Amino acid sequence: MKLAANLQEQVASHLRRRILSGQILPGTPLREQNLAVEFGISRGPIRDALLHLTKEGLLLAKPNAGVRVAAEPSAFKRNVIVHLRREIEASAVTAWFATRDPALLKRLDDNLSQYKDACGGSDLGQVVELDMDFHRLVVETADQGSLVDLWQPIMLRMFLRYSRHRDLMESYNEHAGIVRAMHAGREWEALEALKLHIV
Amino acid sequence: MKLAANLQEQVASHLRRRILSGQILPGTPLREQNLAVEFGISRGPIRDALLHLTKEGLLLAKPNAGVRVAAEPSAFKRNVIVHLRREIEASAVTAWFATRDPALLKRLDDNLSQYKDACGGSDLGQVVELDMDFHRLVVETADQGSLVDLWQPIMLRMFLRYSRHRDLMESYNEHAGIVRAMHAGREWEALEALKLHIV
DNA sequence: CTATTGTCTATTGTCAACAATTTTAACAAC
DNA sequence: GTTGTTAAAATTGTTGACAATAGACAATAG
Repeated sequence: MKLAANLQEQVASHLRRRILSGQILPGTPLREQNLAVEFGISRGPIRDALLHLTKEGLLLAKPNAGVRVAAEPSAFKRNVIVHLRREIEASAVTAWFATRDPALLKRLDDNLSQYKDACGGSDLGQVVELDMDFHRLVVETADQGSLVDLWQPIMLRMFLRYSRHRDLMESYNEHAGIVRAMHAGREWEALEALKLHIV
Repeated sequence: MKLAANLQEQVASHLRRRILSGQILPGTPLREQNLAVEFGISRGPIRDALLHLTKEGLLLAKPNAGVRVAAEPSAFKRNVIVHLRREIEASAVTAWFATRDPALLKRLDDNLSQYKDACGGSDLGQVVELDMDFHRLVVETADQGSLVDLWQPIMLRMFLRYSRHRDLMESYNEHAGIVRAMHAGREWEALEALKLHIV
């Protein structure tokens, strides 16, 4: 895990992980004062972090009434999200095949081995993080990473229901399949595997 | 224009409009203290507003070094954005055709007449706002408006280069064409007009 | 002359107190 | 019982002061 310089980022990262791993369930209200004493800091950075997470779609804010963890997206919304993620990540993969920079392959291989271990372990937060890292690595490669800020809130909304409906080893195998196709230079196969992986 | 209850929203709306209408150019730094005296309030709400706009993609933040107006998206990124907007708005239009709720048509007609006037006038901020409102109305209709928060940052990034390359009356005619197809109940035509309008 | 180090200033980051608002609960009226 | 009213409590919104940091520039060593 990376150390953020400012408290705001530290708080945001911490809460993000707890939400995505299902430790804080949708609908749960988050109170600024509670979090302030929990983290041992003042309400200022807490507010910033909550605003951050709200804009990322993980929290829902009501003026003068605080925030709560956002509900999972509806089936309709989730369907749109799936298409958006496919569009973004497919664009990134296509862009990579134009250069085939091996640096990405190395990073993906590293991620894969860590991911495999994590899927066997019990730390769901770790699994979620590595899963997101995998996709982020791909997206970061294209166009100097300009797609990341577009991609992140979409990804996060989808991961709100990560815990459920998920066979971890199956997910690992799909990641591995994508990387294998990239190693072999088979663009169509990589894109198809990616598309099938994002559901 | 709508009155927001809290200062944070007022500041965000005001800055958003000025950025989108080209009154503040990409790369311009925004200083918290300057804005605080300009708006006659303290730095707190200013910070919140800047964080808001940063997450919306209009500003770029560097830790301990403040924010500046984001650059226009690269050609690559813009191309992705176009596809994302098409995906979202087309989903909304398709959903509308399942119900054909006339309330939306009324609101679009209202918007159209205002938009026509604005395109003739000289207030570019007004034009931008009505253009965004048109598309927001469409998106809001689907799935209880759940797509709006997904759609907004994508839309805003695209509108960063609104001022340029834009024939206003042409844009109005395209809006009108979409609405006309919806009135007539011709789904395919509406979707096609929408797709051609988003470039 | 170049690179490094130190200092200064502008700016963001953090804090604790106060004001405004919303929620709650208790209670009265129907 | 249900509904409406009101006061209290909990919570967010706002503020001004202070601390930490980055960027610019000058001083110094090699």
